[in-house]
Amino acid sequence: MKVTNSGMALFLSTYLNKVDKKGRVSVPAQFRSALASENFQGVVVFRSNHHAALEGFSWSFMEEIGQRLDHFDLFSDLQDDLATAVFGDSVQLPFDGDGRIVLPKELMDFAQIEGSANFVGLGKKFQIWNPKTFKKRREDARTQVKVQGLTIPKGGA
Amino acid sequence: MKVTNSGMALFLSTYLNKVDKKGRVSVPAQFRSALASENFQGVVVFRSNHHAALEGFSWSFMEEIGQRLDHFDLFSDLQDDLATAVFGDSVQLPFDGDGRIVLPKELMDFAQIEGSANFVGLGKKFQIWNPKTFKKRREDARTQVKVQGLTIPKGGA
DNA sequence: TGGATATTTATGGGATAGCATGGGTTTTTA
DNA sequence: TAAAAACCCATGCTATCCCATAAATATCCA
Repeated sequence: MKVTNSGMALFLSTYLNKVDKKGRVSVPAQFRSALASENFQGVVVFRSNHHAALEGFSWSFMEEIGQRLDHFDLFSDLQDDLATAVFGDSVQLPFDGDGRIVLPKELMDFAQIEGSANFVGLGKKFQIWNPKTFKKRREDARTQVKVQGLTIPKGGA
Repeated sequence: MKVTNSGMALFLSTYLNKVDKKGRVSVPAQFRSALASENFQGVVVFRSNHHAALEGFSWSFMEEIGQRLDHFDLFSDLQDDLATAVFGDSVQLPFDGDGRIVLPKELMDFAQIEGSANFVGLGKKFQIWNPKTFKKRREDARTQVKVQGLTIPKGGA
């Protein structure tokens, strides 16, 4: 049955794909179809500030972040730091004909990715992990949510 | 008679359906017709935090959760934990032409589902259980309600 | 009203198309 | 001109589609 999503891209689920010796990885088909309506057919990737992992965005969400940053003083240290960490460090990775991207070597080293990688949907963004590292990370997140009783705030309405 | 519902999906009753060796299960027709007005014809499923069972939602409810998460700082630990545990752990399961979904193996293992499964309507969401496990769960829930009902003090306030 | 006929569901199996993956070939660029 | 990047094709696997059957439900008409 046909799947057509309206609204902005929403990344869901966790996928495990192989990384070949050229550094190529298939972006999960579900992620790609979430990006179908984008102008730029590909993703934007940069280093996570919190984990040994990579952050992935759509181009248009990147633009949205830019607008959020505009709310800071243009020449403030904070704006500068954020912009440097996010924009200065990010790469634009187009899909090849088969829906793959090529991960730059520096980024693979940073995230300790070698033969395979986990694509983790986090709503508007996603992350790319070394599978072994992510296993721990996932357990942490689950216990955090469970133990701390974190809940999603009730909506208005 | 065919029943068409306006407004949000409401899931009621308990159904017992078979799971074939491909992992396919029919979603109860009543549940499907509650989802008739959805853009995405299918459900979103993830692991329950409290039971050995699966939680099911409509896609639009998932989008609602996404919007609530937007209220957090994009790179905060809280946002990260919640998104990892909620979005990273969920799967989008479209109906096939006959109203079935395919349960991923990991989720079946988690909920110990094998040859058949209970679909339990809980209002805005539903759950999928191993029938044997659910039998106990239902008895527990009933006695809880009964005991608590007996011990809740009269009046007050 | 009751019984016969049509629809909707649930379920199983086989056919098919899409996806992930690997290798090779051309094109770019350093 | 060598190395790397983009492009193209081949393959196996699995998810998706399509059809067949049976049971349950609804509909129709005498």
